[in-house]
Amino acid sequence: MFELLHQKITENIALSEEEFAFCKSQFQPKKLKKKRFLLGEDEVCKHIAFVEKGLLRSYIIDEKGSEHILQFSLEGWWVSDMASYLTGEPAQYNIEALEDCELLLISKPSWELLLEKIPAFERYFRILVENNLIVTQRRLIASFSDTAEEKYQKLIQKFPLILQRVPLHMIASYLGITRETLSRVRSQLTDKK
Amino acid sequence: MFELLHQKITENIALSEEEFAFCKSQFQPKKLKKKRFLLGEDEVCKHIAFVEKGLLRSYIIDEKGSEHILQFSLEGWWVSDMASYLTGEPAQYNIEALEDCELLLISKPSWELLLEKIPAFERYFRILVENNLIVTQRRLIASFSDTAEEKYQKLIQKFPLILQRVPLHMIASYLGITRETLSRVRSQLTDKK
DNA sequence: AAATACTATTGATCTATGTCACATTATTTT
DNA sequence: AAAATAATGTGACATAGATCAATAGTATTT
Repeated sequence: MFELLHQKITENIALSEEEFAFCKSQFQPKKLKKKRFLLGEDEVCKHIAFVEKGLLRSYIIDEKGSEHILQFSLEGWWVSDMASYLTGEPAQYNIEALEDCELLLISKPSWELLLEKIPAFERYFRILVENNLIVTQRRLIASFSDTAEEKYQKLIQKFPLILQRVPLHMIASYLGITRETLSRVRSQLTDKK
Repeated sequence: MFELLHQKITENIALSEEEFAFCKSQFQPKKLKKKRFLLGEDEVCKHIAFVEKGLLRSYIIDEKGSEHILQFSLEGWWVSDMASYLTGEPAQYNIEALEDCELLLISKPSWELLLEKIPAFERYFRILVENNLIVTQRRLIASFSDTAEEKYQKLIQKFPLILQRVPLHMIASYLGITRETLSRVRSQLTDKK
């Protein structure tokens, strides 16, 4: 059950067998049913989770009461509220399973231990965060310069499968547009063909 | 001339005197005149820069030809095109001095050496990137849910000094609105008072 | 000192997207 | 299987902010 984790880690850093064995020992598996929450806002985020199976969304509810999806997390990705995890402050994000999930959780103490014993993990996480930063910066620019249609087209080009797994109104929320606008964009696109 | 660098690093990680001496030896000072570029798009980003003095902007020109400012970098901040620096691909960002700047550059080989000799730098950079990620995520959410006025108000609340140092049309670009809209927002605000 | 290039404001108009309301169809839950 | 709930689509209308255009003040450069 740790194959995917192993694969993802060794894409970025080299690990001996013993090291990975130790690494494994620091994680606790957790199943999370659809619609259940890994984290609710105002809780403190105590774990980072690796997604073995399933799909989750991280979202925020703004002052006006609207929901904004920050991220979908698929198999092989990590999910947590970094800010809360690091600072110990209450989380800003809600993290909800959109499908039945199998996760591997690592607590903060385990994480610290892991970093101490296998310093290469520092590097691995730096790379993860860097990649996330680059993606988020691109989304920010896109939010300024792309039309609703462009945002949608780019998304389905990159993650065509997401359409089969996530309801449209959540895709709209992820793109920063309303579900009505997305619905119109989609019907225009099918007309064009 | 390395006081600010020392201060910023030791806010996050502990360094012995020898370690910092080594660290210093890996940086090369560079002065950059106003309006000169630290990096032009399509160049490969060969250095990370620490801003000792001055102010720079990182911006992108999108397919439609409009400019979007991703970041202002002030004294005590780091600036580079991470994606290009890490992958060796051509940069997406232009980085331009908005004031005469004094920078400390570190090349990739020096950087690798530094990480190797002082592993705590791995941690330091992870923290920097994490903070940047958190800020960028907040801006993304704000771009979805804040009005032009709210975006402006939040900015001047956080960085009141920026108004004295950056022309308004660049602030507009940073906020993802047009200069005309910013101008109207500002005149409404002064009317209110 | 004149010329050129930035910078900011303000008005008129346009448009993409949001909002509200209702209808329809899937999907869960009991 | 029925009832309840969630998801999607579509029309009518409203609006924040963009675009276009003109003006004027301020710095730089020559």
